[in-house]
Amino acid sequence: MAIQMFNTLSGTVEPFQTLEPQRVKMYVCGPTVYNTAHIGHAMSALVFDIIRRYLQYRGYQVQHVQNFTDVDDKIIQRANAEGRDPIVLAEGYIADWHRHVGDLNLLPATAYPRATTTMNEIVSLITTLIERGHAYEADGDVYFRVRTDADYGKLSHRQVDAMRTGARIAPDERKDDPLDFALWKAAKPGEPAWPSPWGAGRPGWHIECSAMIIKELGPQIDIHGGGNDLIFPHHENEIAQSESATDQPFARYWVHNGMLQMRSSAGEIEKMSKSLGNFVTIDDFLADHPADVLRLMVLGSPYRAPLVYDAGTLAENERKLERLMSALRPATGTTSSGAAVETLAATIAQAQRNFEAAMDNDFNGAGATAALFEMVRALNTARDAGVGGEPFGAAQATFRQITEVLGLQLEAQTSDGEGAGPFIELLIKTRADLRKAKQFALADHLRNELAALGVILEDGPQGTTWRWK
RNA sequence: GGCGACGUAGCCAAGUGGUAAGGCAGAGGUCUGCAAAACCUCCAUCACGGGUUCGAAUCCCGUCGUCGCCUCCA
Repeated sequence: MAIQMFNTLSGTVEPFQTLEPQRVKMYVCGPTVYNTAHIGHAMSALVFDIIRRYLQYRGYQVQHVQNFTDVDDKIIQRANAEGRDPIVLAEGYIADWHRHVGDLNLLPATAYPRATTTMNEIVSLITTLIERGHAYEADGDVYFRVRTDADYGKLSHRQVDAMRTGARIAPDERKDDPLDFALWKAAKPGEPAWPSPWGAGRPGWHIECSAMIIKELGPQIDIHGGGNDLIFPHHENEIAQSESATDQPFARYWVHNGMLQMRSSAGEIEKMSKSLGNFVTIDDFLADHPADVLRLMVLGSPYRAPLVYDAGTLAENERKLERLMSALRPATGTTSSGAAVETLAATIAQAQRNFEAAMDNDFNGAGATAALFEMVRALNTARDAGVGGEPFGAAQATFRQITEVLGLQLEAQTSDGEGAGPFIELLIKTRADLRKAKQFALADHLRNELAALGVILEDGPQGTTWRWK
């Protein structure tokens, strides 16, 4: 059974078939690096990281390209405001992004092209479009003539003529038609510029992606991804440019994630965005929560639907993470045969099938995590029944494998308490003596004090264990 | 106004014609000196109104509501 994947282009779920057997060419739109990335950007990156990991789990070799838009109006604006060089400014945010990739446990893309390193290809693509009559030069600008593209609007499902009436596009004298969009912008004084047949300037936003894709992956790719706010005009324009230049279908599957939304104190729900100012940066989030919490949030909601970020979802996913971690606690018994062992193995195997069925169904993360929780219960039940040894280890290994496919790390937090272990053990021993002497008030005090320091004590039949909160 | 997505328990959600997965929260229980964790049990008829069908959360029509895009945006 093939993976079922929703395709924005067709508006339906389709069986996934690659251009080449077992190989996937995937391009995901990255951020415009003029500002610190927020968790909405992280959500998008996480969605495609999960998709990539699952494709790899299913045996595909994935070529994953992600761009950086490192020259555009906003970057120039901000650089001017701060009196800095725009290229240097962008460079800083790109470095930040690479750091986030590590912090969020994202698989690094196989290539990270930038607009500024794709100039030759951009210029030659624009040249081709002019030669083929799809673009025209005007005062050093170059525009794409939308009406030369017969099926323009097919991705966003819009009619060219319907768009015109509703358009609030500021009229630009140099455009032949208000729908036309810029491929190349003539440089204004003080702006970074590159040479071109139409004079010094810089590329429009959409053309860079087309050029990078053709350069890095070829004229046809399997998956083109990004946030659903990019469907129009960005991706629509990419299709128009690319297909007008190559006469080949551009991307087979257009995959778009829903937006992360914020619930305001007034209860209003709005898209998280830089322009609205209602965002939480990735760094701020990670200062207070493990990356797994964000990943679980993303997994818990359909990737195409909006995800509301508020204190409730945060707390809920903190708890989910704790529960997942409970499955990784070591065995306490040594039973390696019998009914409990067989039940464990059977439940784990069934849960793995459930996991695959869920992910095959357009990457249903909620279903996939449900399968994970089936495994959690099976492992904890088996542990309580005294199951240990190889069977328990094998079950945990399967659980671990599946969590890794989802990109979850499930690492116990050691925070800044490295080396504290022996001291904590000593306190536990002291507390055990107090308990033996029925000095419960003192024993509880010790436990509370440790809890305040982030150390959780749990008394079990086998003695007391501890972990970082 | 146009295009698109969506509306399942207090909350997040699975489900694509045969009488509702999972998680959080809540209630009760086992264990414990107590607590925590874990485990067990309980907790919905699917926005509303029509229709198709032996049978619908699932298909069709309508209504209401939410969000996104139509302008830079993951």
